[in-house]
Amino acid sequence: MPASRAYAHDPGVPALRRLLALNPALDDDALAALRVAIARTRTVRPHRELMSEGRDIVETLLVLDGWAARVRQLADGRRQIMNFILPGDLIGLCDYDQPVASSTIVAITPVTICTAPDRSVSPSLARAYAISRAMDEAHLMAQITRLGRLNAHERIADLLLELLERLSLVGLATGGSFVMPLTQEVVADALGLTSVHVNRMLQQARRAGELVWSGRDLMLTAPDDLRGAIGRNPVQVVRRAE
Amino acid sequence: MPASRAYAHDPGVPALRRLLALNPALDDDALAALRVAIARTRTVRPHRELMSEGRDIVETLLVLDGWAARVRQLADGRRQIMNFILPGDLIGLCDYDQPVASSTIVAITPVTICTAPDRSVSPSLARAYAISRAMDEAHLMAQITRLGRLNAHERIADLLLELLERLSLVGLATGGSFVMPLTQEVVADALGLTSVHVNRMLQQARRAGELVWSGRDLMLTAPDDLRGAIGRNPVQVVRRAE
DNA sequence: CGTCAAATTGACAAGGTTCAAGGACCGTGG
DNA sequence: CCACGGTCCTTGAACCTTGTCAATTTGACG
Repeated sequence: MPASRAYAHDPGVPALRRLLALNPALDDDALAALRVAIARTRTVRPHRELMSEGRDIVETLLVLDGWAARVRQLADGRRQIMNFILPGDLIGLCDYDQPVASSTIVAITPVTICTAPDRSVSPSLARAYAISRAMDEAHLMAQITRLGRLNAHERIADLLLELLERLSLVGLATGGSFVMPLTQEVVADALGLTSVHVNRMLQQARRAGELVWSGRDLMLTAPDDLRGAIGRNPVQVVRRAE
Repeated sequence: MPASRAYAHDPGVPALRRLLALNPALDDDALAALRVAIARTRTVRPHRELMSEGRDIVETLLVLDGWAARVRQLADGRRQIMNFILPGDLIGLCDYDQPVASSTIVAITPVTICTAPDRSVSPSLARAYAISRAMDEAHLMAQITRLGRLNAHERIADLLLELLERLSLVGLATGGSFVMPLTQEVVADALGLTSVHVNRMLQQARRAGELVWSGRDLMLTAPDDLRGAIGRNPVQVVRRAE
């Protein structure tokens, strides 16, 4: 079983976990619609586009498995990754007719998707979608802060912590470890750095004992310490019950 | 009349222009609700917060006049501006209960606001709001690309072009000129640079004849040329009629 | 005319990039 | 089982963009 498709035998588990985490009050209508949706999957191969800048958005997609990236390519070949898209994430969510995609989304690993149930299926589902969207927005802002005000070491640590937090939410991380399908070059494209510099900083982090990354397995040795060291606080968009 | 409050005598004109631009089909219900809303304004003084990170969002605001910024402050004092908020922009738009603000918004100039009419007033208004939200998101992504892959000169040019485009939409720019209430330090905080470097790059741009910026009046000499030179294409989220 | 914030300047340091080359890893085919 | 090819990772040295520090000038305004 390829490491990047940990749930190929039971697709949709991470996606369901995420939507339930966003709205624990998902009702039966929502769950039933999700089950039906998840029964019809497609798989997109690496480097293929899930959505293309300037093209109409025809449906909302729910990612069941695999990683993708929201990318913008400049005329001279420079490339910027806005954010990563993980299992449970929604693609192309919006509330008006004839939307046009303002960015391109490419698969990094093989990505399994399905058509997301319409929000009208249930108010509880609509709420989960709305919260998902707010979190996406918060992650975009986190990315802006990373690029604007953190140095290379902090950028890397902050991104890895975000990935850990998001994967933990869907049950794809255990402790500080998760499957990391990104190359250093992809990380560089996300962090506004060169792959050479990402490499140097990663080795420094390894020597400092902050992380172990061999093959596709990445472990943050002490996520909480690291979080404290770089002053990160996780994204939050709903009032948590006391 | 202070330059930053060009429409103090007729508040709401830029805001109405923007919403009408986003959805030309705004119906009478929407327009009537907007007129009522715009009749009850408040003004927030510079440096005051319009919304605070971690606090509940109690209502959606519509900006009638003045500039604000969405800001994130780091523990050690570093500051990153996510985006600028201009007349016609909506603050705190979201589709679920008990939202928590994921960023702080501070007034840069005196900012005149009103409570935005509820989306339920009219489907056409809801559509305008949805498009507004999609544009905000696209602007966040533009900011990510700026910070991640553009150099200092390109960042400045790209930001100024975005401001010009947005102000043109609401009728607050004539040709390539608009009132620019930002200090170089604020520009630096938005672009992930230092004010010293922004200053140097601005002078270089002036010497190159790209812009004239004296006092609060800024003019881009040849916006189209500049747009071509840095390879910028404006934000677009709806299919434009052919 | 004095005051304060903002803009400007210079010298120097640092963080990150570029270029170029070598080495490790992995799946494929003979 | 090994050789091959490609992708990714690693390393060094020179270079360049941007940051830092500190001082000076400008401009708005009471």
